[in-house]
Amino acid sequence: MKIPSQLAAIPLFEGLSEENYADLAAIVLDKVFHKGQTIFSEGEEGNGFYVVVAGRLKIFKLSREGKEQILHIFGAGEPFGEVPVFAGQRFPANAEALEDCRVFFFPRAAFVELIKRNPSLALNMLAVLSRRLRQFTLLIEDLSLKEVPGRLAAYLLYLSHQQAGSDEVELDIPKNLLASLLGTIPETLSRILARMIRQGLIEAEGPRIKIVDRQGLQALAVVGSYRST
Amino acid sequence: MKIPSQLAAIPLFEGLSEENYADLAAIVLDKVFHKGQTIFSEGEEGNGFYVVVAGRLKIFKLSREGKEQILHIFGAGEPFGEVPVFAGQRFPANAEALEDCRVFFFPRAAFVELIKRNPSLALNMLAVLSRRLRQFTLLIEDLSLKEVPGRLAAYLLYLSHQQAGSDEVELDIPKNLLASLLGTIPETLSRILARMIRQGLIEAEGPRIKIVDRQGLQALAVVGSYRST
DNA sequence: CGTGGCCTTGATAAAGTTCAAGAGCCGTGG
DNA sequence: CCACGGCTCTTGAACTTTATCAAGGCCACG
Repeated sequence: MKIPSQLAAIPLFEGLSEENYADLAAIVLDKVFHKGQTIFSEGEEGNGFYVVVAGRLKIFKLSREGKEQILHIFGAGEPFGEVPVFAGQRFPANAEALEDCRVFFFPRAAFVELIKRNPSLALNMLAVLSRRLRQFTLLIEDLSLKEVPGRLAAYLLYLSHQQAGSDEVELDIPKNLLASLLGTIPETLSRILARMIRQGLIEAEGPRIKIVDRQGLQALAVVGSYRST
Repeated sequence: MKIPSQLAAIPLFEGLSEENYADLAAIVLDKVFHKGQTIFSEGEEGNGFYVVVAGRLKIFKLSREGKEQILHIFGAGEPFGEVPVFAGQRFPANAEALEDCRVFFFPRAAFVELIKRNPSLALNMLAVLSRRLRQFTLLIEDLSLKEVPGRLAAYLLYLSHQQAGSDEVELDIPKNLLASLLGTIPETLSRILARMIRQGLIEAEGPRIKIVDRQGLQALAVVGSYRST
């Protein structure tokens, strides 16, 4: 597929002129990463940022003992790795492909030039970073102020919201990744799912989860918003 | 003091022209908050953002049961409350004056106009948000991947770094606030300080803490960086 | 002086992690 | 085509960390 038409599908580039797309197309690099491959690592110099074209990837931190905390899971259309472009030069976290991925890479200098000449691009990028700050405040709130059942309840309600409010939701990531996203470990997640089933809050078979007592989940989550933007 | 000269002292506005300062001065509102006063609350609509002129304040989240997690403590020159300007309209957290504060308030619409006409202002703001994202990744790492002694060790080393690398550091906030900043409670902080003293890592009297075994602290913190920008 | 905030310490309880074991599933290669 | 190895997921028991509840000390400020 032609690159300019793919660029137009990226929300970050909404509202740009034809000329701008041409400029972007001129600087973009098309890259492919296979499942499990590292895209970048914490501490590395970042000379540009990325946008996911296809596939999914995780942005995560690692502790010395090997425990992982996922910060984001990104899919098509979402930009990532922007922080070093505007501050500090180095990636604050790691990125790894969860599936085979295609990404666009935009080199820093050319992109900054484009921003300078293009207020609406600047505002779009400010909106992206602001949304991300908002998401992080929710994650911090989860980690510091809620217990694991509350985080899980919030996540399930969020999934339901995403999937048209249906009571039958399907986990789109394996449970060990979900554990890492919620700031816990697979054993704990497993136990808490079992408990929720015992308490009649949900039913589950494999990745399919049915919300039985929505009120009960909401009471655990305190509020239904889960990293909603 | 004249407003334009104060504007020039704000890093966010570095590199602007005289004319820009005049524009900013035309839209700015000068506000005062007394110690303990709420500046804004989570969920409120934000029609602009702020810059601290004098005094300090905290940005924080509250759990249903009243536990508090501090996200930032800001002092003179630091902008805050920008998220709603660029995304989502509503404040993601609360702000409260820790001391009597003077702040500048910049209404959203006028400020966005200014950004559109001013690429370097846009880039400065992008840098501010990017730095904040980086700080949040460190806070998330602390909360999720480190235990309280590790967070405290990192904080002490960070303080030492701030205070010219001296081995004698002085806490610039009361210990109950420090507990909330580290994602714990005063009792736990107190116990861990006592333990560190027993282990010969530090000495302490009141807010004055002497780093005795820097290596030992570094081993706990894994790395000396604490929310370093 | 006395009251309230801040800080510390102890006893207890809760939540989560670690370690260990085992079940189920799938793809690869013999 | 089947067996093996690897991976995910679950469950149990012991242990660690942290929070909670309660009490007491200290200091500053009214």
